[in-house]
Amino acid sequence: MQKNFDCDKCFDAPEAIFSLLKPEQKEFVRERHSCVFYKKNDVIFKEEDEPIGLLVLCDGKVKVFREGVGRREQIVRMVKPYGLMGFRALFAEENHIATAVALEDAIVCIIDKDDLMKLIRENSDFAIGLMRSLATDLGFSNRRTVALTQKHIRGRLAESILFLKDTYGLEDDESTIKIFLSREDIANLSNMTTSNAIRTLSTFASEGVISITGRKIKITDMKKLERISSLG
Amino acid sequence: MQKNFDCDKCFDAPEAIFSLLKPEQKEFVRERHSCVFYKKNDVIFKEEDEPIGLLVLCDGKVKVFREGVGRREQIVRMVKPYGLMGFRALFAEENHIATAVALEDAIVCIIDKDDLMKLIRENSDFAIGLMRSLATDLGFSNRRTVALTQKHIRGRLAESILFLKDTYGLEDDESTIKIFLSREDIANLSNMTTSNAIRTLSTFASEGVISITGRKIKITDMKKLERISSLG
DNA sequence: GATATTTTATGCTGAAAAACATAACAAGCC
DNA sequence: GGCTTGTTATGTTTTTCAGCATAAAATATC
Repeated sequence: MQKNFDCDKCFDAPEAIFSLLKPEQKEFVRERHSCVFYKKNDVIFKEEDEPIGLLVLCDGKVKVFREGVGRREQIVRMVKPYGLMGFRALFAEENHIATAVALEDAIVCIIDKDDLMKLIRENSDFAIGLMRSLATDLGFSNRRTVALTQKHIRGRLAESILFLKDTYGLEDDESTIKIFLSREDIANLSNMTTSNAIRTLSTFASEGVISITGRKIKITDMKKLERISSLG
Repeated sequence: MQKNFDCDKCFDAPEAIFSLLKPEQKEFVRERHSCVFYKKNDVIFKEEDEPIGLLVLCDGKVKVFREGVGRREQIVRMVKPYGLMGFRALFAEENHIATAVALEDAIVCIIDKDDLMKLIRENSDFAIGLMRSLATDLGFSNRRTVALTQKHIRGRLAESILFLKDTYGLEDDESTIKIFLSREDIANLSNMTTSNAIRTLSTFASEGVISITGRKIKITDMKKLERISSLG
């Protein structure tokens, strides 16, 4: 865990939450923030930890999961660059209820709790931006609850593949998903056992819906994949 | 749907969100709000509706559910007096993704979208209060996702019973849950079929964990119920 | 580059829960 | 009261999926 990496992108990118800050607030954040580098597989925060502030993912990919029955993990969120982490617990005034792990090397920009509250109090647009983020996540979580409980294995897996595509996008070939997950992570995202993730992925491949090369997933029949997902 | 009922409680109760408003803001809300009465089984808002503002439940009980595969409904939230509804979609800038139905006669206090935004911009404590509500709901939803997907039927039903107890409380006898749901609603809350809800409830009764009289559920062995819930 | 470890692949078995069927019972309505 | 409609109850069948076992392949470690 090294300090003071470059996270200029987080201040400049229009999708980033800091774009809502006033110039003098940006300066304040530049001075006060810290920037932390995490290696692949590093834990960023874990269940029961006390929230320290707002974390902005500058670079990399992160999974956020919760451990359930028999320590089995269920991924509740996937974070992409400029995504926010760790502040839900802060506002709910409780400790973290999930664990965040870097899926590849990541740079995270951290704003301390008190500084964050100061920014919110000074700038209602910034506050509304954070509310928007919470509201979007809540919508996602509610949709997910229903999909994971009601859809059958094939539907759940198809939905997860589409979700990964929507979140991380596609390579230049316009079909390869820009994230490489282990079969176990795919299973933990889709609420199934690893065996079933492997089995169902190869069924999809044999049906010509996707093609697999190692951890690389290529969507070869989007229409069919969407049909499988929506039919459940 | 009649207008102008009494919803003074929403302004006076310390648990209500309006307690965070400044005196002149309270006056503003008193003037501008509308108060609507819903009969049992009335739809308050439904999936795909455009959000109109912030809804505060002054009196009654409400279920919020989402329709999934084959129109099967999954209850994502239960609202009790002073609970908030309908503003998640507003902040996420999308239409409602769930339907709210009154489980018994209800009084709802409505603040228009623009008025709400004005209050938020003027008062950061109020904004933070709303953030807290979103953050708490998101935590609940994430916990729920994992519980509903990983626990077995008995665990899910036990958890739902405990959840209903925590949300609506107990009668004076300190064991009867203060809400009466149909078996179908209990099933939709616990992610199971109505048959299984009925079957498992009577198993619990025969095991002495609960006792049932019609729709009235009495918890007779709290420890055991908690054990069933946590073991999954 | 040889060995250990993890990940992926696939078959088989049994448990869990959904689906279906039927009936008793209660409630609202003419 | 008698009728319809909705809810609750319980038994039977079928489907889905988890659990387990084993092996091959890929990756990491020394």
